[in-house]
Amino acid sequence: MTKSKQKDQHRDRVERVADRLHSTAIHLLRVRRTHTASRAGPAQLSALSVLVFGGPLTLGQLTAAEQVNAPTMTRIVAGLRRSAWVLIPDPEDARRVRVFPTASGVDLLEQAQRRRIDYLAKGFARLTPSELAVVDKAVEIVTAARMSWE
Amino acid sequence: MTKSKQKDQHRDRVERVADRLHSTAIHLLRVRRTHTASRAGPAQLSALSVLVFGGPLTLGQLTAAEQVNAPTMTRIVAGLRRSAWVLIPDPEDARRVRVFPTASGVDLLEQAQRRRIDYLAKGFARLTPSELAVVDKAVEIVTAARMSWE
DNA sequence: TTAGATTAGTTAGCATCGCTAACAATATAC
DNA sequence: GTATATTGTTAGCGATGCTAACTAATCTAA
Repeated sequence: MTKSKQKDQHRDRVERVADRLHSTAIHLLRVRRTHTASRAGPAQLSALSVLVFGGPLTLGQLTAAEQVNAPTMTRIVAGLRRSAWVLIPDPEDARRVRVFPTASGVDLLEQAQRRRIDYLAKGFARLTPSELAVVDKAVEIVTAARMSWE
Repeated sequence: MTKSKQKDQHRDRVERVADRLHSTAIHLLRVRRTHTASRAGPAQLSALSVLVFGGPLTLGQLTAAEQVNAPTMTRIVAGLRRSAWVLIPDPEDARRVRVFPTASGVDLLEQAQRRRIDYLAKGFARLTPSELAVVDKAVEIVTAARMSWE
């Protein structure tokens, strides 16, 4: 077999895996009830998670982290603020808006994560340790790949 | 080590993997530009995909497949119809609405998939064959797990 | 020091997508 | 032929995404 044919084969496999992975990811996230219960939208929960684990951030940093346009993040944070899940103290540089998670924001996030994890873990409980290890390894590989190309 | 401690350990690992998997899935799907270019929303593309690969379906079947409430699917299909990506012929049972993908609907779907796959595949091209195999295997495991508990 | 450029967010307005509650139309069963 | 069950639709709310246009604050430089 020539080298170029091997290359073609590899590309085909990459595409097949990419397609299946995408489909799986979509269906995994069809867990719409994890956030419905809390009255926080998914974008709010995701932004809150970034805040809780990444310290206080400006709107611009949140926008970058969530890969969203600025007006969208303005509104997401406005919602979080209305519900007192974040607060915005007086700034030094009056252009920058620094967003801090509150204690109740941290609580909310923990509850939402618990529901999510419980849902997934219920299905994974039957996996053997070696199957679990494969999934874990795959997550690592995909995460590393994402990092290197984004 | 006692058996119950082993069980605890396994549960902890399951939860850790579940959490990381969820986070990875979220970030994988931050490919918002795959549908932006086509003027079809993600829910429309997903429903169209079900239609293309699952033959003509009724609104109720689509609703079940997409795990969405009936009014939501009514609106999604109305949008697809406006754009002529599906059509709805006269029914025998006038309660049922049978939805058929059109040729341009199939085209649209193929283009959207191409963009999605290209995006992911670009990042995965650097993976070694054995890494790719791990990811593929993991997708299989997760899919099987989903099937068995949903 | 003040005029202009840069930076950081906001406002306005549109479309999609999720939900619930209430309603209509059709088919079936008695 | 009326009662019931099945299947979708309408109305209306809130969250999330976008672009275009704008304001406010800071920085730069003549």
